[in-house]
Amino acid sequence: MGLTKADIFSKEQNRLAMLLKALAHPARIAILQRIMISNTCICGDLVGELGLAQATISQHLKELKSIGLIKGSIEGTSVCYCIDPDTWKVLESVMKDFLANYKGKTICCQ
Amino acid sequence: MGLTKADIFSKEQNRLAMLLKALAHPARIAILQRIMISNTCICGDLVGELGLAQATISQHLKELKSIGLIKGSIEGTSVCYCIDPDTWKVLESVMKDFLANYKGKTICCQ
DNA sequence: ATAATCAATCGTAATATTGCAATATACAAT
DNA sequence: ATTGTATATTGCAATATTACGATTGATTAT
Repeated sequence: MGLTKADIFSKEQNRLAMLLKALAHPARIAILQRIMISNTCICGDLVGELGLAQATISQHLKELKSIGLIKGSIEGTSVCYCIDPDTWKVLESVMKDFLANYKGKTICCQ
Repeated sequence: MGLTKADIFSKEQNRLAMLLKALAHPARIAILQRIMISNTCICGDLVGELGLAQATISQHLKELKSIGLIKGSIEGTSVCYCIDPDTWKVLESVMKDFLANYKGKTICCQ
C-alpha cells in the first residue's frame, strides 16, 4: 500500500517517526552536519561539496525545512540555512525519552 | 530513481541513516516501546495490540531484526523478541554524537 | 494422525522516495 | 534591457515502502 496508518498510533509516536524519517537519509545527515559544523548559516556551498545535483539538494533542503529542522533566510543573492533551535530541542528531548525507555536489564533471549 | 547514492557518503553517515530509517515508522516505534516497557522479551501479543495485520507486524519485526535493533528467540510455542543491547548502545552513542554537533550559538538567520 | 495455533513468507496493489534534466524564478551587475 | 548567478519547481523514471490476504512451516494438544 505504501500508506502509513497514522491514525492508529499516538501523536507522539507519529511525531517522532516523522522527525526521524526526515533525518533518515545520508544526504540530509550530511547537510545538517555541514550546517552545524560551520557554526553559522550556510549559503549555497552545499552544491559541489556533496556529489549531488542542485535540484536534488534543493529537494532535501525543502524536506528538512518542511519538518522545521532548518530554516532559511534570504541573504543578498543567495539563501542561508541554519538549524532551527526549537525543533532541534524537541528532537533531542523526544529522542532522549525514547531511548531512555530501555533499561537494559532484560534477562531473557539468551 | 528511488536509489540512494550511498557511495558518496561516509560509512558513519550511511550507518546512522539506516538506523534512523529502521526507527522512522510509528509501528516500529510502537513495537520497540512495547518491548522496552514490558521489561522482558515480548512473545506474540503485538498482534491485536497494535491495529495491524499479523503479516504487517511480522514484516516490521523483520526489519528491526535485520538492522540488529532486536533479536528473537523461540520460546516454546511462540517467538520472543527483545532489544539487542549492543546495537542499542551504538544507536545511543551515534545519535548523541550527531545531536551534539549543534552548539546552538548561531547568531544568524533571524 | 489430526487439528489448532503461531509466526514467516509470498504475491500483489497502492503509494512514497530518490535523483536529475529541464525549466522557472529572483535578484545583481553590467 | 541583458547577462550572470543562485535557488526553486516541475516532470519523469527507477526503485522502495507499506499493508494485507493467502499460504506455508513448525510446534503443541487432542
